[in-house]
Amino acid sequence: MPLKAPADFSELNEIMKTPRQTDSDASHEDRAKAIRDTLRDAIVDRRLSPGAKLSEAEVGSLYSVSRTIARSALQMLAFEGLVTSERNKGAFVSNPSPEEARQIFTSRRLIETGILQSAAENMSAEDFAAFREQLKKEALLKEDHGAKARREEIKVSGDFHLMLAEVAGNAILKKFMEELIGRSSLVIALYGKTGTSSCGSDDHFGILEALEAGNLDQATKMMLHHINHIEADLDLRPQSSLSLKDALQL
Amino acid sequence: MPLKAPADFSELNEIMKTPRQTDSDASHEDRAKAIRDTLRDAIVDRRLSPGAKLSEAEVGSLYSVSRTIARSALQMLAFEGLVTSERNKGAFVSNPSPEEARQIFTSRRLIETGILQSAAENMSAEDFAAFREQLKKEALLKEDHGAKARREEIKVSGDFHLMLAEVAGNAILKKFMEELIGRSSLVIALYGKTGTSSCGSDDHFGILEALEAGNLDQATKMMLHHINHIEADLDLRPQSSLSLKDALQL
DNA sequence: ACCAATAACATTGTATACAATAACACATTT
DNA sequence: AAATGTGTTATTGTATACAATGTTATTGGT
Repeated sequence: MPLKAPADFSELNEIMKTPRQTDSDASHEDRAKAIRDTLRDAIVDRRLSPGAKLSEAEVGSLYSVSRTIARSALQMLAFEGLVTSERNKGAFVSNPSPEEARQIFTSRRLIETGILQSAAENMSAEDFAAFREQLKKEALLKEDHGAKARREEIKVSGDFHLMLAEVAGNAILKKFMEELIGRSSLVIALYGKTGTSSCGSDDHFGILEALEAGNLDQATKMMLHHINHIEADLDLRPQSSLSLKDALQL
Repeated sequence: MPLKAPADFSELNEIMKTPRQTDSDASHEDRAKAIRDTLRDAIVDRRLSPGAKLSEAEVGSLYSVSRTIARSALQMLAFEGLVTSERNKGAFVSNPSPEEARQIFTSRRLIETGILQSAAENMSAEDFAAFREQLKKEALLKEDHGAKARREEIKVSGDFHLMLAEVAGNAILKKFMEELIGRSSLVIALYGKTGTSSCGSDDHFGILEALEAGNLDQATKMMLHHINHIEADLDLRPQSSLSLKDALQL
């Protein structure tokens, strides 16, 4: 069903079927941002597969806005690396190379180490409570084996890392992390080997525990191990079927 | 000719006086990007001071493009943090807070450490030669005490850090560094205390030397010291004259 | 003279029209 | 039949028109 049809019925139409978030009040603040957010969710959830074309007219008509707005939303996603736009050709969901995937995780190892350090200094009791709450959510999704739950799982497990960035209190690093998490999700969706969660909540739990015990070194070690684990779960060999897939992307 | 200014003579017009780069061939590739680049240079050079208004119509008329293009260029700069745009108000050259400045340097300490590590692994003989060339350029600018040279100096000393990012071979970290360098230049222009160069090429030379000697630890130590030195040269106390300046920004 | 309400203006937000480019199909030629 | 050229169509690039919003000036009242 989510398979993209050949001629006229684009994969993009599928996302209309998903419930749209608060459309009434928040949207008028910046409609392009709202559209960007929905599209990003769709990309990260793999409802839009890499290589899928995002035509300005189609995006616009799906959200009942002009091409101007759609174009703006696509431009934002291009800045984040989730969308690749080619002049006079259009915008496509990015199809990151294995090399790019490795760079993403290298960057994460570096930045998340720093974030962890700052976060450790700032974590309050309420923060720890919020994290425990979050881990519960992860655990629930892990038990559910539905396809929808799996997609949610990727996003929610990213939230753990984003929460750390939030607590760290550095807006710039947080912004970097948001980009990295988005791209990671795309890469995981692309190259993920196992069906099992690539971002074990066990790892998250261990990191949290180490933080709570005040053992930053241990937390850092576990974080690095965790990221390595995610990366190791990818199949980054020179893809074969992908080039084929790319050929019929349009 | 492209001047449309009737009443007030905005600061923005000044940038027309600076020679525009290759307009004939590269520009048609993406005009918005070309405009973004010139504006970024102007901001980083402090030819456009923080708080200055960048009206879409004015930018457009200065470059003889429609507001559509001007708007796109401004949006890009907003993503980089050099411009702050407020809905229904317009775009302004960012006026980063002292707290934001600290976060920028914290981020740099983290990311440049990682970049240095990767760069050390990749540095070739040609790379070292290129760096030495670059340091010569820095030294020349240091001797020249003109106002123009000082502005160039900020940009060129940033190039050293960007070259390291380039050699490191991680496109994502490089992109992050580009943003950080741009924001640093803005912050330095804003809060710089001394008239003397805030980014001593002596520091750069030391780092290069340590790299050439294969002493990564030493290079890292010097890099951190270097960044600390830049930050220490700022006056990040709660600004007083700035709020006044902000008041008459428009 | 001061304040409030309102009108005039300027600027941004959005939609749409037109131009430029690329993709495709078909026809013509060899 | 293959290849190349041409015309058609679809999509993006850009400019502009109009709507919505914010700002400022003016006018009326106290």
